[in-house]
Formats: sequence, C-alpha cells, structure tokens
Amino acid sequence: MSPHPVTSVDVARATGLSQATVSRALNGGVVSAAARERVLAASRDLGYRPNDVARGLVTRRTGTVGVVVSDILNPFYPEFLEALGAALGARGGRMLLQNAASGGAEGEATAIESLLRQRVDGIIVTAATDDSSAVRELVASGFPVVLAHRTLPIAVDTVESDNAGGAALMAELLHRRGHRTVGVLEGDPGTSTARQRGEGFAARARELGLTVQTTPAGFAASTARVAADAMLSRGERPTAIVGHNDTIALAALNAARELGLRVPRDVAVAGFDDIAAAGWAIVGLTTVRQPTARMAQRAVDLLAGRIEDPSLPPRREVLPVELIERTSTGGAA
Amino acid sequence: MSPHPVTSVDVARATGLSQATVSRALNGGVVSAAARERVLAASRDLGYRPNDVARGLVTRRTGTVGVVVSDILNPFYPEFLEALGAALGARGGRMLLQNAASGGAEGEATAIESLLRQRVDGIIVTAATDDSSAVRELVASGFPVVLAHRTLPIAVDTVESDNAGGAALMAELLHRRGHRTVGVLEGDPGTSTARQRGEGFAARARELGLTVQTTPAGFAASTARVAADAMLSRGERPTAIVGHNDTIALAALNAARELGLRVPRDVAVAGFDDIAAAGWAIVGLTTVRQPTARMAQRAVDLLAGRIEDPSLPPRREVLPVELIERTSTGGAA
DNA sequence: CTGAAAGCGCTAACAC
DNA sequence: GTGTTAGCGCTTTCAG
Repeated sequence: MSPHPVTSVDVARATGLSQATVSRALNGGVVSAAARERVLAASRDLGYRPNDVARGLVTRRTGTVGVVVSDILNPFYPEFLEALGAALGARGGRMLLQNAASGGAEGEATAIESLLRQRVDGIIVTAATDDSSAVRELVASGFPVVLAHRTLPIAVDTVESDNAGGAALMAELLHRRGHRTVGVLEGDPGTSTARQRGEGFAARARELGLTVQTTPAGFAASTARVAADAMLSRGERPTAIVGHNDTIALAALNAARELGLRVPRDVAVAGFDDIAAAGWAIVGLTTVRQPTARMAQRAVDLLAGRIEDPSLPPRREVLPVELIERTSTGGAA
Repeated sequence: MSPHPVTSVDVARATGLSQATVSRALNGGVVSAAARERVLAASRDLGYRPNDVARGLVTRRTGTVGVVVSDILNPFYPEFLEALGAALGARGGRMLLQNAASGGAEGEATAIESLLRQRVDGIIVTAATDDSSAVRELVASGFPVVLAHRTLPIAVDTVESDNAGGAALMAELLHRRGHRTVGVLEGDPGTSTARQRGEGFAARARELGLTVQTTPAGFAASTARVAADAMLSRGERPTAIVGHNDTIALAALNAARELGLRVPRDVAVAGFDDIAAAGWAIVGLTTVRQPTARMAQRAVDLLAGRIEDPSLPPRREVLPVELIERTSTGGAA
C-alpha cells in the first residue's frame, strides 16, 4: 500500500483527457480553460503530486542546487545558509546540503561527486581550498559553479567580501587605539580568506609601523583555542590579537578569560565575519562585518545566470565590508 | 556542449557489452570478473557518472531524506545537522534541507510538499508544532516520518530527550543553590519541548516549594531578549532565571549585562540544550545537555527502519539528559 | 487545442 | 553470465 501512487495518468483517466494534456494544464501549456479546470479539480481530488524525479529525468533540470560548506558548526555558515535558502526558495529552488567537514577523508570530492550524480542544476561552494582539485575539475568541466566566501585563482564565478580592505581597516583601528604589537591567529592556510585577511592586515600594518606576530590557528574552535593559549602565554604577549574569523577570536576571548586576562585592558581582541555571537552584550567582539545575506543572494543570482547561459564570462564580485567596533578593543562602553 | 552526457549506454558501447550488464557490473550484480573489469575501466575512461535521477525513477528510491528544521540560526540545529549528515552519509544517504522559518507563510507545509515532490525516501522533522497540520497529514498518509527533538501526540516514530526530567534536575539545582523565586522564560507555546520543560520544572518546583514566575519568550533570540528585559526590570525580580533553551538563556545573560546586573550574584541564569556557546569560558551557562549527536543518529536509524518496514509499530525514544552546572548559577569558579 | 508516440537513463524481470 | 525487453512518470515533438 504505497502512500502516493497517483500519477498524471490517473488524473488523465479521471478527466477523460490525455496524459499529455494533463501535463500541459499543470505546467501552463496551451489548453482550454475548461480542460485546465477539470485537471486542477481532479488533481486535487486524487491528491496528485507531480513526480519531480520523472520530470527531472526528461527536462534535465532538477530545480535543486548543491551547496558545499566546510564546517556547519561555524555560525557563519548557518547564517549564510539561512539567506541562501530564502534566495533559492524565492526562485523555486531547493538545496541539497553537503557538509564537507563531516564527509570524512576527502569530503569535498565525495560531496561534489554525490551532488553530480543527483544531477543538481548547479553547485555553490563555500569550502574552496587551494588544493581543492575536485572543485577545479568541476569548474573546468563547464558545470555551473559559483564560489562564495572563498575563492580560487581560476576562471569561475565568485562572490567574496573585501577581506583585504577589512583587514586594513582593522589594522588602522588597532593602531589608532594605541597598539604597536599585534598577534594574528591565522585561519586555515590555503584558503583565500585567510590569505586576503592576512596580507591585507600585514600590508597596512607595515605602513603604520605595527609589529605583527602571526601564528597558524585554523578556523575551527578547537585548534584556535590551542593557538590562542600559546600566544597569550608568551613572555612578550601582544597587546592585541586578531583572529581570522570570529570563531578564532572567540577562542582567544575564552583563552584570555581562563588565563585571568582582562579584555580589552590586558589584551584587545578582534575578528572577522560578525556572527551573531559577536554582537552579544557579554561578548562585544570588534569585527569586520561581512554582508552575509547579500553574499548568499548574489551567489544564487550568479548561479542562476550561469545555468541559464553557460557561455557567460566568469564574473567576480567583491562585496564591501564594515568594521564594527565593540568593547573587545575598548571602543565602546 | 553539455558537460556530461555520458550514459551507461555509452559505456556499453565502449565495452561491447549490453547496457544491462553495465548496470549489473556497477551495482554488484552477477557478472563475470572480466566483464566487471572492463566496465569499470571504461567508466573511468569515459568519465561516466551514474544518473541517480533515472535510477530513482525506476527504483522508487532516491537515497535522499528530507530534513525540516524550524530555525537554522539556533545553534542547536547546526549541531544536530552536523551529526545527521554524518549518520546519513554513513548509510550512503543525502540530505535535502528545508528551513521552515525562511519558508515564508506556512513554511512547514510548503517544505513538506516540496520534499514529497522530490520523492525523498523519508522525512525527519524537527520543527513540529501542535498546529502542524501538514505533519499530521504526512504521518497519517503512511509516509516514513520521524519526529526529532520535538514530538506530537500522534502515532509516529519519535526521538526526543528527557526534557521533563532535565527540567526537574534544574529545579533541584536552583533550590539547592538557595533560590526560592525563579523566573521561567518559556519557549514557543505549542511545542512539546516548551511544554515538557515547563511542566517538568513546575512539578518539581512545586514539591520543593519554589515560587515560579513564567513569561512567554519564544525560542528566538529577538523575542527572548524582550521578555528577558521585562523580567529583569521588574520590582520583585526573581533570583534565578531559566530559559527554555540556551538561546533564551543567552538573551537573559545579555539583558542582565546591559542592565548592569551581575551573574550569578544578582541573578542566576540557566538554559537547555548545551549548545557550544554555553560552554565558552566567557559564558559559562548552566544548562541541561541534550545528547544531540545521539538524537540525530537515532533519528536516522528509526527512519531507515521505517522505510524498510513501514508496518512497524510507532516507536518513541526518550534519551537521557545531563545537567551541566557552570558559572551562571554559581556552581563553578 | 488535444492526442499519440517517442523517449529521458536506468533497473529488473525474463529468456537464452 | 549476458542480452532483450519492459517500463518508472513525465515532457515534448508531431499530427491532426
């Protein structure tokens, strides 16, 4: 007793029309008003639910886009996905989510392979890394892809934010607040975000005469915590620490707290992204805000355009960021 | 120039075998080792990628399960999804994610409808509400469904945690810490979680002689914040506040901070779920830990069982919780 | 405007 | 073991 074996043939039978006409009626094809009426009524009565799988087989369009994220536990991604889902929904699209982190070994490649077998219409990748050979191959194959949040030095549609610019603003802020030695907890090497934030900061810091100490921390909370502990326990501890994302900065905040250091008095802390927690009163993390929702919206727009016309030249969008100063750098009360 | 028009027919042609044999070779059917060898080689050379859509049409199995969440911005859900993705991945399954919150009007019904058209093999709902008519109908139709985190008073597979028990533990803890008047910021009415946590707490509180003040707060940060502000600004402010989830408790923590109240000295705060932020040193939120990963794992197991044998009687699992005391109730340093 | 017919790419009997 | 033959449920010519 299968729950829903009702097909368009059943509807056709019920209306006395042909199956083809039922299809047309349901998809806005050319049919008499009377016929459409009958089809709609019968569909409702029978509880007919179009089979998108069959539809996808013949149209070669599934209405589904694959989304690859690197670490859904980083609050930045849920915020991105929230906006992405809304943007996609507005276009009648669905989202097949793949969390590369939990994908095991080389999750990314597996994730992409799986999405392709499912015949998604396109893929949005937020997990790109320099050694993402799977992503490179995917792009090279001509399949509709857009890179969001992170980019790669290849010809592909991209939306990212002005990480270097934001980092420069951050350097200026810290300098203005009197810091002369700042520690940088760097994100995963091989990611464009870490590179842009690192270089953008270093460049402006150099101009300002800041001394910069860098340490690899990784974008995840666990690895970041270790790096933060080490940096804060050093003899010549920097007076300010900037993490390459808010998760890292938060780890630094926690490390400082447990080491008995006061923020910002003993050490100032700042991050990137402006996830919700950064704005909490009990956190007050100074950070470079990324226009997350707009980024998601643009990613969907770019992908839609690409799917419609695969011959489009690759587009690269860089969204403006905004420095949000909060208590962790002594900016506000 | 479509990127990947390679079909099993192409592979058949390349090997000189029949298309059916190619299919068998790829799916572990009965074929000679030699044939399998040739098929595998040719598939690799041609870049053949099985079309899961076509496969799904004939097998009536898509290998995809739909997941409906109520609010992906609540960190509990990403944590749940992370585990869900892993559990699903281990079984070779995929996840079609639908965020009911961003689904607009009656997002839930739309979400479910969309999933059904996609012919997912089953659906995991974490967004169930008393007036989720769509969910009730879905269950009534016999379609494989499992409710996780929240439940409904109907015959359906369910995994939830011992919310009432956890709430009782919480009442005991607060009583033990000397509180006699506690405020409860309640989650969305019509959700089993809010009801169980509310009733479990009230029952034990009554036995202990605690005075309980309740106020609707809603599970979202924004609404919770308003309720927390109101409760903390009252004349006879309670000495302890418990939120029906960590997001609410966090809102209370932030409200307290902005009102100049010290936690736990002026007011103790506690929540439910034990999201990652609760454990941060700068937060230290006492909370009832939910076995999120296990819940996800069980949800997948139950769904798999249900899909395999729809005639199974409905099962209901209640997972044990654990009270984690941290600084927000004065328990630790 | 509507029906008949041909597949989309694959699995699953059914013969050989 | 392997090939042949039917479809899965739908869209889309092509006639009429």
